[in-house]
Amino acid sequence: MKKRIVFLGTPDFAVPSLEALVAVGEYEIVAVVSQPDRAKDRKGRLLPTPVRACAEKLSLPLFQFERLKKEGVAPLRELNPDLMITAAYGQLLSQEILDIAPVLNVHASLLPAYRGAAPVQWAIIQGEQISGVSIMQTELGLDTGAVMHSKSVEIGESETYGELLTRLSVIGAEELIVALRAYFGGEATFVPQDDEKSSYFPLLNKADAAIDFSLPARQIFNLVRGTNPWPCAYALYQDQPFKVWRAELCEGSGTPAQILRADEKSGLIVACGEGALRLTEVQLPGGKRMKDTDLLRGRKIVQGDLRSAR
RNA sequence: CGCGGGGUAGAGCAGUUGGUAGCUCGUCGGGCUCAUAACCCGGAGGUCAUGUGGUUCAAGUCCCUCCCCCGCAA
Repeated sequence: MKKRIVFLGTPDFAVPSLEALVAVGEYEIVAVVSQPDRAKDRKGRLLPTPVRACAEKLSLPLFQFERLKKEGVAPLRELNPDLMITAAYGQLLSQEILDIAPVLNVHASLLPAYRGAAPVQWAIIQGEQISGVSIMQTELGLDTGAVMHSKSVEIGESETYGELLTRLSVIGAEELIVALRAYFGGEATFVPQDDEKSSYFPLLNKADAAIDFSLPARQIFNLVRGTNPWPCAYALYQDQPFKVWRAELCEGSGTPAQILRADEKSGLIVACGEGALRLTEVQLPGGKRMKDTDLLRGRKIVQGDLRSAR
């Protein structure tokens, strides 16, 4: 008899886990729960959540509760699952939900570090060199449950949030399967988190991505990586948002935001509080992302054009 | 019908109050040089996104149509 599993997830990060659960063929996915569609395209039309799209592709029963705590209790209980799995679902569970069946969570950090909704972004912004995924117990507290399995992953020198997240989503799926076999095999051991060593980071917002050139180049470099592809670090160019998709550390010094070089050979190099940064891939409002050297072919950038966004 | 910017040579941009297009880079040829992402000379390359559209003596430049891209907001 296959174990009955309810899967709760919403964004791209959760998709590989759902696909893996189906692919191994050892479990019966009795329901997929996703947040209601909220993302809109430029014309305001709703777009399906990635998990919803995946569930439909795999012909799995789908629920999109506005409030899981209220509407979800009865339907899920009725399914009589053996286990529920959350992966970046986006809503907190209530005790009523937790009582339906044991719940495991896939989290993109090495808990207890980086609890919260944006662990990957913040790990990069903070300059971490190691990240990972944790398979743990979902409980009322946010990412506080006992950990049963984890895997550490090295963060690449210039790896971006998007790139790392994609990697971790796949690794998370692999580790989830490993963890489930142990769990159903009765070999799982849950280790409580050491709250003393825990750290929590909130959801990233637009303001967090504002570049402050008075900070060390290294920090700005990490900010650029950690906010790519969203919300994308930005400075101001002639008082308009100036997105910086990619940058690299380089030699040089000067007063913050001073333009050290701006030619087609060297690229666009800006002085930071400490060291300098070359803004290798940028974007102006209304324009596409382009290399700094391409930008400089059509536009001149003089002292004062570029400023911190905060 | 959420607000707004843009679609002009391979790339990035200009094109003033409308008069059939320029700049930088790249590219091709030649020259100079021990040499060069250097420099000099010359050339190619655009039906100015779409419309057998409207206004006009005349439209890249004004109006309308339509497709696409992007910023903001969500």
